[in-house]
Amino acid sequence: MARAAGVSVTTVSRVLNATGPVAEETRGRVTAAVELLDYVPHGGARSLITRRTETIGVLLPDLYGEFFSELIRGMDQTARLQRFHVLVSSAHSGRAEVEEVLRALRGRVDGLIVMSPDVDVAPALARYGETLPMVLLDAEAGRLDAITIDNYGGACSMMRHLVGLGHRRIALLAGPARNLDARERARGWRDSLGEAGLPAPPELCFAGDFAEASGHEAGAWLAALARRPTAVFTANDSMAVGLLSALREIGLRVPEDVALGGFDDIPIARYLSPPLTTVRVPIAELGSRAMQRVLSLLESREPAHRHEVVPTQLVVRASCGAPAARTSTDPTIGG
Amino acid sequence: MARAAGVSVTTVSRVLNATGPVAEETRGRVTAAVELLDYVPHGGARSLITRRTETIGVLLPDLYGEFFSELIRGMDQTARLQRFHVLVSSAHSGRAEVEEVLRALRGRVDGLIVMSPDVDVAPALARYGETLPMVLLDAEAGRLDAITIDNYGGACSMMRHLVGLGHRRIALLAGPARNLDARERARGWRDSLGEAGLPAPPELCFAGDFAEASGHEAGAWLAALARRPTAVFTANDSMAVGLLSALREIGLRVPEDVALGGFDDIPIARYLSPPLTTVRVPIAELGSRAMQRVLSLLESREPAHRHEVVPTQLVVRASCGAPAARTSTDPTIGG
DNA sequence: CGTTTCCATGAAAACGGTTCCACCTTGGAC
DNA sequence: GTCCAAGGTGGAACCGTTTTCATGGAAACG
Repeated sequence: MARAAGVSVTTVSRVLNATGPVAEETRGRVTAAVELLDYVPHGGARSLITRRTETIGVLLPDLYGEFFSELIRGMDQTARLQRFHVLVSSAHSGRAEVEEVLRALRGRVDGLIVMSPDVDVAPALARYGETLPMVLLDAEAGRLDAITIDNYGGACSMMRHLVGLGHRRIALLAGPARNLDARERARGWRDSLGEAGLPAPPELCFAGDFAEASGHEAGAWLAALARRPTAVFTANDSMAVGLLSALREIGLRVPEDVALGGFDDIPIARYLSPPLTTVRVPIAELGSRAMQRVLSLLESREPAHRHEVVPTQLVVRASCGAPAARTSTDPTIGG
Repeated sequence: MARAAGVSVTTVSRVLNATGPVAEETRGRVTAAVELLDYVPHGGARSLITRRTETIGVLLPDLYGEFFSELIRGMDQTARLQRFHVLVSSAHSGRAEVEEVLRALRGRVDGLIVMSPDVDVAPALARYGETLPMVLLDAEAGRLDAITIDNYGGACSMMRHLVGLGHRRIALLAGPARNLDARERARGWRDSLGEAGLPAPPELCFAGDFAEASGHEAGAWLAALARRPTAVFTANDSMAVGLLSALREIGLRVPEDVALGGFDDIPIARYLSPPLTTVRVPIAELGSRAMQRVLSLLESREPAHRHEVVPTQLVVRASCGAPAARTSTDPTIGG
């Protein structure tokens, strides 16, 4: 740029990066020229020599709902603190597509956060982890670094809550079969029933897909059951929303006729009628931790392949008929 | 890389970019080497000479809710078709922060999409538009390119609907005062009342902030009004969710005691009880169009400073007491 | 006053691609 | 048998930074 600022490029670099000594007067001239010419250094040229792009790539499954906003927000916030940027890429159905995007991303990011709950994809990721710092989100990690929601634990605590309230026949509105989160939550349902000495027959399980519509469909299924369950554990809140609306149409009351427990604690959960008892997942924190993780991987190059589990928390509201909520907004969580 | 592939860098470049002629046999050798070495070209080096990063920066306000997932999804999808990447950056409260991020982004993106509904920020953007292709989203554009939701039109159609149903006293649950979307929707409310020969007194307007909680607060406000309105136009669906829950607690029925109209048509709107009459905003399309726009700006360098308006659509459900919905999922929209 | 140290600065190499240009080969036209 | 065109390939310049090394001058030290 401003070699027209009367100095060498070396000096400009020194001023801009605050490396090496520069005379006060020189610095003044440079910053003035920068301001005047509205100069911004060329990121590509810089990363060419530095071998860093200061960018983290984020691969997400088809993004919808409040979940991903939250997640990206958490990531972006912590990335920014270290002056890193976030390159997002979404909608990866199959393994082939994931690999394609991964290729395109390499060479322009310093690290990768990959969320790919589809159990088929996970194995394909292993080889990329060797060449590029990478953190998996909610995926079977193998030898890679990973951060996972405590799906199993959360499901168990919800089930304990339901069983504790006297429910003996608890249905599961499950998520996609190939989704790891869904599987773990289902496992929690099954194991908890077993522990309580209760059966977990397949006819008490409805295969949803995490979207509201499938929750709505589950309403008809529930109504048609020979022996109706007294409670339903819904593998995520979105489906609970759909189910709730279906139950109302059918004329079943919640929680009097059927108790309902969700998962995720999306913001609207507390505003449903009745307010939804659910399992809170600290989504933004999940994103933030993943980002921290990949950034620290960048520094240390330690291939720690550590699995971190983010805890969940049961949030009791009215939809299960537990001792009533004190306030409408949020009974159990103080802050 | 594979100068060890037995060819020159020139040839490798030609193979990878499909420029210039290459013998079939040579191409084979190169691709084999690429595969073997798992080679990916260095994006920085490429962009250094090409003057293109194949990346579009996206600046968003603090992101939460389903809206931004949808928006980013639309952007990412169309960007991918042209092999472009998306660099997101969120949470820009003030003008200073926006400028800071803008600086950091320049030099590493080919174009910019900026969503900044805060009316204070818009003027500061003008100077950046000259140096970098830029499209504004829901902002006062001045001489810049912009794509806007038809907030005013949507609000008017909702108001016409309410007036047509016989409502004469229609309150507004407004959004943030400095938010352009909120302003336009409020303007639609005011003008529509005027057209119908009805008053729009300030006491019929509650200042919310687009979040669920403020909708909930509005419930108490509504109940305390001396002469209660027969309908409420809520400036977005999230606040409608909060208000709906508050009304239920208070014991007011929707739509019998109060009719409710929202804005956005977020996915859960149809699953509320009653299903929410609202104004549909094609969010993903908004993102997609913005991306198309900035990409075409890249090609043509025509500073078209054109303002594009994305139309909205009234979706009639049960919350206003209009002639009943036929199905629970979506009465008026076919697809 | 000579020597050493340190500060301030610039010259030049390096980073890894793309692209212009030149070169060589081959096949067809005359 | 020449000449020319076109296909296939490599050499080298260039893009804009960072970084190492060298240099000149001033200050500190003996």
